[in-house]
Amino acid sequence: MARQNTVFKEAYNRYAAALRTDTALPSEPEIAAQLGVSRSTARAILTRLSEEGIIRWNKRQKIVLRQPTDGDLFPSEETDSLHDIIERSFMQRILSDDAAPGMQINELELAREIGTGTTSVREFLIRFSRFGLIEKRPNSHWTLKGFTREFALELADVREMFELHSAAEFGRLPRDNQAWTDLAAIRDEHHAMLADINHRFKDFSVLDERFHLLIHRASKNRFIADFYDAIAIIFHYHYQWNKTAARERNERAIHEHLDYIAALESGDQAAIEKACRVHLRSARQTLLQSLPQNATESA
Amino acid sequence: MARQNTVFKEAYNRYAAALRTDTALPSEPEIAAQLGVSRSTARAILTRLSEEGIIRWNKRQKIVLRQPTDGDLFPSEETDSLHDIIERSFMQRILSDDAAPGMQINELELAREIGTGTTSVREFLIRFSRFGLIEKRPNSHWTLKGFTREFALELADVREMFELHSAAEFGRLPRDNQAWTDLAAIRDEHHAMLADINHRFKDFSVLDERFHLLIHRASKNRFIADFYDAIAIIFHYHYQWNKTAARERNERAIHEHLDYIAALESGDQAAIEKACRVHLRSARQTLLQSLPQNATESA
DNA sequence: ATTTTGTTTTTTATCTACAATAAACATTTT
DNA sequence: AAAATGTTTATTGTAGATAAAAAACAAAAT
Repeated sequence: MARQNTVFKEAYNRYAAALRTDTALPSEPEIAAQLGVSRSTARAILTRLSEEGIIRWNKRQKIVLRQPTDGDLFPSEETDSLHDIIERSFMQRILSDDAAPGMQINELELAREIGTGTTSVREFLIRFSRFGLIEKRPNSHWTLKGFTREFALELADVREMFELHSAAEFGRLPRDNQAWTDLAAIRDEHHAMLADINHRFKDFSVLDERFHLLIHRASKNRFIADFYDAIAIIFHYHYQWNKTAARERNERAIHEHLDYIAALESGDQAAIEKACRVHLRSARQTLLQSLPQNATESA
Repeated sequence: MARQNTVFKEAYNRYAAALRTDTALPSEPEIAAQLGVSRSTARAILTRLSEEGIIRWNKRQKIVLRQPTDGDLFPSEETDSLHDIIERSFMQRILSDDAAPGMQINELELAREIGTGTTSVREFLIRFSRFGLIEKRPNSHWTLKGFTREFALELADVREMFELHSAAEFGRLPRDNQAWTDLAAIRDEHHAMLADINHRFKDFSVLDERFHLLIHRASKNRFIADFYDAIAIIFHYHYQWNKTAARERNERAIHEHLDYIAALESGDQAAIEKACRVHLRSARQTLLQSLPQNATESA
């Protein structure tokens, strides 16, 4: 097999799920744009919908004959991109307890266990290496550096430098910038979450990511943006496996965010820096406390 | 061809060039360690040296029979690693004047022109993407973002944050740390270069890189170190093609470095920050002035 | 007993091939 | 003429194969 048609299957599911009986569908280029795929893929979707009797398709005429059922959709295992599969599998592996820092990583073995070719694993590892969790010795193996205390501290240091910079930039944005509207919306979501914290504290990490991403966008700096992407991915997996005291931790973070947002809205640079530092200090603590007990650096 | 034996050839050249007639060679593991290759490769080198009549090899006995001549060595084209070949070729291409921002990058075309397979080009591009000069649209082509004014400014911002942090850390190093000895040596090299500036100003960039690398190492932060690696590579190629006013520029930089070094040695954090800022400001200016005239951002 | 050499096995680096997807070109419809 | 559809071509994503290089294992020498 040269390549899985996951783009097609995923887009097919997405499009089929949104169909309503007796409606007419737009032109091919428009469908392609809606789904974010090429027209070739859009046509493949229409072809299959037609074959399955879900639509009647004749040139410009595309009528939905019936609502697709769950059985019409592709199973979810077939719609994940290979990259995502490898990422999930790999993150699970290196954040599990038996992944000791200093461990060797074998490309072929990884590929076999995930059920994929070596090329994809190799490319994944190269991309992943920028997160600083693995390292390669040329012509030899990758080494797991691990989610250690040192890693957390280095990450936190850079994060603090970047976020202080971004927050200051945010404070300088003209008042008519879209970011202020977005910030107000995020502020309201914080209040809403706080009002129902016992049920909704698990949703905080998504909101947290959106909030910090908004701040970092203000810096208009690709290096800062890339770094935050990396952080978001690492945290996404890390906090899936470390849910200690999530409610208390998240509630406190929400309050800090609200103070931070208020400072941003005030436009007072000193207040912004202060609120930002307060939040970053406690975020650093949270990160350090979430580390596994055996997270000591290898020699 | 699955793989070129450039590791072997390069190490062979390195080892052969250092041989002296009538000396005895050490054990295989020792040779391997000296050259930084595996024992398998070291043995391949000994085998070839023996076949060429350069040494007599019998188990532990390895006697140099004659000094190898230039003709015994592999030509330099055969000793460059594929990665280096691709890097050079690619950098030359994107820093040349006809590389317009927004341009598409075609993997197959690049591979053909360089005379290599697509996999290696792909992996290079993935690795290179962390420098922020290119960007990929999934399932589609890479785009050249280009060495633009925006790029230079974003790079300079991050560089300043990191260097201020590293310089402060450097100032806090205990006085018996090896870094202080290294710094003194670099200081002396600056004086030596200054004394003969008219002939040696071209060597400055190497010294510059070593100086900043030393500073950044003090931060003991992998993200800062990685970022500086990226900067060093970019500057290495960039300043090869932009030699405007190199003598004046470098002479001024040397003086700034000396002030900066004196501040570090004083241990006075305020003085360190001041000298660091002065140098960073002028480094930023140098970078901006070195940009090609047409370096305007694409929409 | 440790180091060195001899031999075999494992793993990486790289090429080639091919399906999926995107993109380009040609024709038709409004 | 502009937009949509029909058709062809180009490019990417991934698997599989193989030589180079590293690593492991075995035997011999100090």
